[in-house]
Amino acid sequence: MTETPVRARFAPSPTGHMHLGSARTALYNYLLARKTGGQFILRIEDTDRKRFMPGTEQELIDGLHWLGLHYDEGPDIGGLFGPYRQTERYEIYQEFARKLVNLDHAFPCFCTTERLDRVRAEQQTRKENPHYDGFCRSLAPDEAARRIASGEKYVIRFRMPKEGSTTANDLLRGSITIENRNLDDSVLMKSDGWPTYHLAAMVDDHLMKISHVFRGSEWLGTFPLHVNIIRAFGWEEPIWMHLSVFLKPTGKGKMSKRESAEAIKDGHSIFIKDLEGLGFIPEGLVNWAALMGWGAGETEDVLSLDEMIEKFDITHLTPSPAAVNFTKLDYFNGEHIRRLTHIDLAGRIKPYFLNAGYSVDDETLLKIIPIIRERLVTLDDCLPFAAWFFKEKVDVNPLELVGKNLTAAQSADVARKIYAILDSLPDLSHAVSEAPMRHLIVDLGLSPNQVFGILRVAVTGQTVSPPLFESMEIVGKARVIERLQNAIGLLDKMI
RNA sequence: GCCCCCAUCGUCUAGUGGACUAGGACGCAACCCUUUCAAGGUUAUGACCAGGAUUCGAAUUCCUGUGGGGGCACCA
Repeated sequence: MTETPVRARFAPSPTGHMHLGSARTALYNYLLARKTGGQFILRIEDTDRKRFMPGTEQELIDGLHWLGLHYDEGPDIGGLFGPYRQTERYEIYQEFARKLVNLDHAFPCFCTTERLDRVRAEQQTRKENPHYDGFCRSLAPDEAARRIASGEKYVIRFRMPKEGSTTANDLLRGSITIENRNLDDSVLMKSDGWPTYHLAAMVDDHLMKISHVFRGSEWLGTFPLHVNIIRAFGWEEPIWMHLSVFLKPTGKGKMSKRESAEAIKDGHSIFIKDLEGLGFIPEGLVNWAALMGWGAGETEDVLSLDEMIEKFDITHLTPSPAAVNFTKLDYFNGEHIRRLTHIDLAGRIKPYFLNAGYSVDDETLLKIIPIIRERLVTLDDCLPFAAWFFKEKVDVNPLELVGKNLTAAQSADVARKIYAILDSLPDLSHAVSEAPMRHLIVDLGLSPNQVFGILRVAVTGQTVSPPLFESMEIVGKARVIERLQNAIGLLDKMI
């Protein structure tokens, strides 16, 4: 590792639930910081009081920790460059806004929203691009000062150069050049005194010594503005990387709330919190998200966070939009579930049994793990496969008790023979029970499917279950015998 | 309408002018294994958006078109 340590930041605004896109941006920031031995910083961009949603900052923090993306500096843990919540940095933005005005790179604007709306509407009818018309751009400084002193409401706008062009450089996309006449005198400070993103983020990135910025491609349009602001201050620019948005699974159109509602019907979502509840584990989720937009090479696709840190390379990031593929999330989740230790997996699935109302003894839980782990795609799959282990009595559908291509009478006969054999055994460990049962199959001239099918339904109450012999060993002879008796009774009633 | 970005199998991607008969992963299909369901193994199907240009040679560079995406707020 020869790179210089990177300071990277994840700077969400607490206005909604944390989603896939934010998670990936956070992840790349984290990966880069860890890879270079630098710092990963969480900054809360909460200057928009109107869109603020209580609780979402905590959700963001919880989500980051759940994903395993622990930060070095942040609002709840502090750091050398705090505070890390923009609403706690009010004076800082005031100072830098003033500075830009003094440098004549910004100016106070007294236009009302009514006037601005009217100007925009007129421009629209004239088929012009909507933009600020420069009404207050050349106001004399002393007149501006007088109006401010008299209490008039105003905003501070950036004085965008009228001539020439601006070239900004993005690591993934190369240089992007825009004619300055297409750029606007954007508002840097709102009339309520709070800064807009344009000012706040640039100031904070500078003050917090951010060296690399990952952000969504929605910022590409204002990218030249930001570069101009930084240059107006005379600061050094960070390295910019604009990540693309996620598209619908079909690849047509971007992932939206509508699609997310569709996704949740088959057990998926783009919201991190939902995904956690749906039984996805952070290891799988992170692996999946990482590979949408990053080519990890031709080696192994299933990666742990540490392996990703090792392999991460910003020169292998892709600028093109990626369609989300939930089927692949399932795959990664299953793979990572199988990589968990038995103890770890047990701890993660236990809550699902508990929440479903079962009382769980840890000894049984641990025994179940080896026989269900390769069957789990999501953690909640443990229920259909193994909930019956914790039931006193299983519900049996008599129709399912009838063996394939057999009558109820034949099935009852088979069940009785199974019963006789199992009952005679000292215990039902896999080692002692399998051989006699195999013999029975041969003696009866039936298929394993037919015989084991009857036994499976009798013991588990379901047609799909973990392997039978292992399962019987876990539930024990007493219960198997009891359930077999019950099954024989049910079959007899059908004759 | 204007500005900007993007473009390789169905999807995520490898590819940085000759090693490309375009590689890998997911999915799909077949087979093997098998007591159900999985997992695992083997094999198969499958792509350089179109048209021009540069070059001895283009998936790779440049133009144009097309398609997709983002932006044009006192939101981030």
